Amino acid sequence: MRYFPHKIEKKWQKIWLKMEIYEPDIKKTKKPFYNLMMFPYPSAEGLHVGNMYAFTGADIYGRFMRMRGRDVFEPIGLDGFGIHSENFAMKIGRHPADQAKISEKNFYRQLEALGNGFAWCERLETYNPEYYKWTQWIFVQMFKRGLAYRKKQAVNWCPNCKTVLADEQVIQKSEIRNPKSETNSKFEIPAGGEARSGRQNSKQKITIGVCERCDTPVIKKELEQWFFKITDYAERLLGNLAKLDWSERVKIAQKNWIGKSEGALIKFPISNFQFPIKDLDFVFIHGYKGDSRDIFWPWFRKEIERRGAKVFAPDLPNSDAPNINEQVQYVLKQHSFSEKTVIVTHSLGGVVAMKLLPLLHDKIERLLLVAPPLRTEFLDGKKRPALEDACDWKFNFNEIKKHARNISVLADTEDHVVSLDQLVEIAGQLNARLRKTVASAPHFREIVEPEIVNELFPEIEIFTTRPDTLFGATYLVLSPEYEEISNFQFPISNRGEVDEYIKNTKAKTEEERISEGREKTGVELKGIKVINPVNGEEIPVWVADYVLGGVGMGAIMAVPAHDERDFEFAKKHDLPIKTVVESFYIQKEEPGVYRENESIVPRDGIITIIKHWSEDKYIGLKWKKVAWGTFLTGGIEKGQTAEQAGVAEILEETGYLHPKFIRELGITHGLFYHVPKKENRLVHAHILYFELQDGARTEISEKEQEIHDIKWLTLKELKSFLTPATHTYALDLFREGIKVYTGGGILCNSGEFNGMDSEKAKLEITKFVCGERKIQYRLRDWLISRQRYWGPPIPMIFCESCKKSLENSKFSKGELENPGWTAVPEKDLPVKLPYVKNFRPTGTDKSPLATVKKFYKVRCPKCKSWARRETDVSDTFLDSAWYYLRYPSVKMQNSKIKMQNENSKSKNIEIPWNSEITKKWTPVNMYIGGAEHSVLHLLYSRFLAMAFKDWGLTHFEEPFTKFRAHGLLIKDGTKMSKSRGNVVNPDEYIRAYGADALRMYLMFLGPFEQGGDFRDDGIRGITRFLERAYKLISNFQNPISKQIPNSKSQIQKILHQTIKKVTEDIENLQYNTAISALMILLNKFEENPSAVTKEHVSIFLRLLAPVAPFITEELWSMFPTNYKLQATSVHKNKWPEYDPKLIQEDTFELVVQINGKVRDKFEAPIDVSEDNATRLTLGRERVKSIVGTLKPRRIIFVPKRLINIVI
RNA sequence: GGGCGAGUGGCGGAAUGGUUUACGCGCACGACUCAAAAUCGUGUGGUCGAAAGGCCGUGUGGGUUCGAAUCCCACCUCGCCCACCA
Repeated sequence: MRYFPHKIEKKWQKIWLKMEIYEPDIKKTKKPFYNLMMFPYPSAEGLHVGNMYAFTGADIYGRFMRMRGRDVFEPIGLDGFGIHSENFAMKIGRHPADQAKISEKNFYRQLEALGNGFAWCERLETYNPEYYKWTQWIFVQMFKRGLAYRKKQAVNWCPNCKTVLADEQVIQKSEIRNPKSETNSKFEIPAGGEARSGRQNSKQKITIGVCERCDTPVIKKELEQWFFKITDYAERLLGNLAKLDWSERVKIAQKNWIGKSEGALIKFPISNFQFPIKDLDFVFIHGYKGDSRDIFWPWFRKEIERRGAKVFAPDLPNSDAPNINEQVQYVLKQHSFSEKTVIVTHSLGGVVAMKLLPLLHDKIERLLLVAPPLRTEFLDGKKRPALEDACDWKFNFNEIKKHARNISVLADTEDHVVSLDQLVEIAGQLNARLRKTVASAPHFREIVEPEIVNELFPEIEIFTTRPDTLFGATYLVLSPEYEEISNFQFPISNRGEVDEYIKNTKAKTEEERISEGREKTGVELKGIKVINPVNGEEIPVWVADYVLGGVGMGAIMAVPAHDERDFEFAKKHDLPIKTVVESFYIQKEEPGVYRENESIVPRDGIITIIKHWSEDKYIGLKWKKVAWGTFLTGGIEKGQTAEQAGVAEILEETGYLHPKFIRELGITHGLFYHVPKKENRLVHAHILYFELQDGARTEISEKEQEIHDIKWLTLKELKSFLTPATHTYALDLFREGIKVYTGGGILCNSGEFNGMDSEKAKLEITKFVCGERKIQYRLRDWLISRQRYWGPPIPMIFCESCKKSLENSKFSKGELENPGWTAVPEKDLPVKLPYVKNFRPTGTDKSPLATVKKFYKVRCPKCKSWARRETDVSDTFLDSAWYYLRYPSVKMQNSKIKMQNENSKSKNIEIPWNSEITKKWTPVNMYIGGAEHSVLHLLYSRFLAMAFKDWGLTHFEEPFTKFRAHGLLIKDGTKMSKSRGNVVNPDEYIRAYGADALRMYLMFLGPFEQGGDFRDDGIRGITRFLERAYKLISNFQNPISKQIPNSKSQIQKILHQTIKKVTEDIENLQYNTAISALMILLNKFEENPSAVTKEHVSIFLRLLAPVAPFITEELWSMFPTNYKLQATSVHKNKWPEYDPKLIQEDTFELVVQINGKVRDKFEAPIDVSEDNATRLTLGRERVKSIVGTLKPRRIIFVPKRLINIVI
């Protein structure tokens, strides 16, 4: 009989579907196994062979588990929403909704043809309103619990796709360009650097960010959008990783993406006055019914005096029934005002100050008005007649302005006396900076009001992972996005230049910004300085785009000596570089490993690099009593300089007479065990460089000669010659001229912290400057909004009138944090995506839905006034972040559970799945998918799973117990992808060879987790295999009675070895070697077909069944019925087990090695003893002829493998 | 620049301290055929040799070991992911 794959495959597809053999009993199962694969997005012409590769690999595992007795659930669906699908629809000029229906049919047809054991009854499509209703429901829950919020952010904008892209949808592309100029600074050409000259390429490799779909360079645009607070879960997402049985590379990728770093927040006070604080003269003016010992005044006085300045704080006359003029005169009489005066007022004191200033001769330094009134109207409605008569309440703002260099107004947004309007008006009139804040007590009546000090002495807070280098911070850098730059009324003297710089960087496209080759541009904020809190030094502040707004505090302390970026910047802008950490190595490799239990002897010393007088060679010392290779070393005696010590050591240990000192390269510390001297040494070593003038030399003492030999070595030779880490460091310093030491070590130039280990100093210095230890994550919040059409509308409504009446306390957390926004009530879901003819991106900041009035004009669900619906749709990743939860419940009734709602009342609400079923089937047992989703899809799914658990919706917080990433399919040397146009459609291959052949071929290409190289040849080999198997088995006539298998026959042994191999390989997803084992077995069958029994065939078919489901099912069905089978379908049968006894061999081929080379082999009993093996081996002619009369020096015998004779 | 991974015949790959190249493709020769395809059989790392057999051989250089594709160090090349993360 001939093998016709199509007939067979069509036939079984139908039968399987009818018999529902891949539909587990969802409700009753006792041994559930959820075998999930990433569902495809039906974007292009159809499924491609890359999808099939993934599905086949996952299906084999599922089929294997089914045969091992599990009820396997292997669902499939379509991730049909999203930009991929929309773009494809656009390309072919069809509406996405119409295209979806066409794609759906095509995809399901193709998926059926693959031969996967899909549970067809539980399909789902993300664009189906029944599904996205629940995607929207999840959004609503996120919002109510404060996990969804709106924020304005500069986002990636693709000018071609006309939409916002998430960071991860922007691909960095390399390009080779000619640099505009010689930008590479050439400081510190290392003395030995000639060897590496010519390394600077004339061309420079740069990268630009492009859209992942259309390759257009991405630009930045500011939009207000929805975000999910995934950062709240950063620690859990990171911590749980250790528990997961996932591909290691995926775990590492997630770890890096979350990017935890530990450091400190440190405040740098700004000294923004013309005069040092101690020269200033402060005047406090209290308010109505107050005095200088009232409320915050005493505390405030201490704060000022602590900073060294003088304070004048009069108690104003008649505070209870004030006459402002009288008070002004009183103050004027008591105090003389100058350009160094700073006036701080509270409440009515502000009126006194405003009346007082026009009377002065001089201009004062600063006026700070804390909550000053402008009129006698008060928020609490109380009448204060005494105040109405206190003065005329008319102010000459121009005169006030003229008499103060700097004016600011401090407002409490929760003030219940003075209204904000008045403060706004004052600030406006005075052209003053208005700072709104929340006071400790309303109207700043608490005894401690830190905002006042903050306003007077503003600080810049930075995040650093290296607080140990604080002494080396020689300037601060703010990101261009740093808000305070524009808000501050700092006396920035070059404000125009600064604003210009900020404007330019913000306007720059990503392309422009990077094409400048990472050159460190920036502008100093002239006129202000900050104080380094660790040593009181004033350092400058810069704004530069190498500091990113979204990272940390958007501000850094720059330590050019120990950070490469800061170093580049400092060099370019001529800023000081101060070394504060010296390298430190603890010897960890023998010889000379530091011995913890022995005492440590500190020593000052030198490491001396000595160059030959004519050749490019250097002195290395080969030690005689210990396996050391070093440079010349020695101690520094009292009164000696390092240089002198060097000269002396050179003479003493080498005898060379004319060394010339070139320079000192640096300092390093080493802790090691000095083997000859038998003690731990802690050396503080100067690294010196000498060149010999000539070869003139005297004899050296015998004692010295006994210690070591002198060797002349090239730099390359030195690299492998030197043993101690400190000396290797010295060599690197010499060769590379390490400019910036970024490692840890021992502190120097750091005052009282000198000599401290940098790890310890991180804590100590943070404590010393009252910094806050802080953990920082690289992970950003999840940007949900897409200004597109083809996605689930975000179920939110914005209402102006609700925004105004926020405080009425009936609002959820999300509503309070996002004024005016409210969620569409659950009962109104889904918000259906309307059929919009013109679905193309508008090219504005808005989704096409924003043009559909019928869609966006709605009544507010809270107050019923007219409101506006959100018109953006959500990210596709949200659709796919929870689909695994929906599959098992597709045909089930959703559960209603008690959930706390926004008012923390419990009520029964419907959730998107059936709880009982979910408990049974989730988390997913095995998940297989592409490594390209290592980070985003998997991280988002984990995030939602954690949130669901927290809300009491599910019982697990990790959705995928086991995850394996498959490799990539390569075609023509590059990965198979639509954009490269090298995709292969499986249809034509299935037509030509059958699905079984294609499945098997794909799996045979290489290890499943590593991917494979797809080429047309090669599939022939698989076809041959299937045809041979078909021929052999379909012609199989062996009557069962006659064949009582010889239990120890050769074929029996190979059969059981194959069972073992295939079982283990499938467990490990190593399908390629499983297939090869089956090929070997078939070859054996063919060698002696008459020895093949039904049992053999039955096992062979079951082993092959997961890989080639159709042909095995067909052959199984052809089997003579008198042979009892457990079930009608091979796929429902039991997986064979091997008999360990049958695998055992009686003999083995003993390999004979002589000196490690194979010289002979012979058959020996499996349990041959070493003595016997030796005797047998030495008795062999071949061995005798080589060994001759020599006595073997050593014999190594490895049981069951080999014997090695060493002569 | 950082992280991860890989480098073995003409090709895909196998072997994770013990016979390098399993299995498959390709190629060569042979059988069948008038012939071809298909199929079946034999052979197939390089080199020297008539042969027996020798030597070389897992990116390069070093090391550990009786023995290294495999472990360690340095370097080179390629792939994937990330990238001014303070």
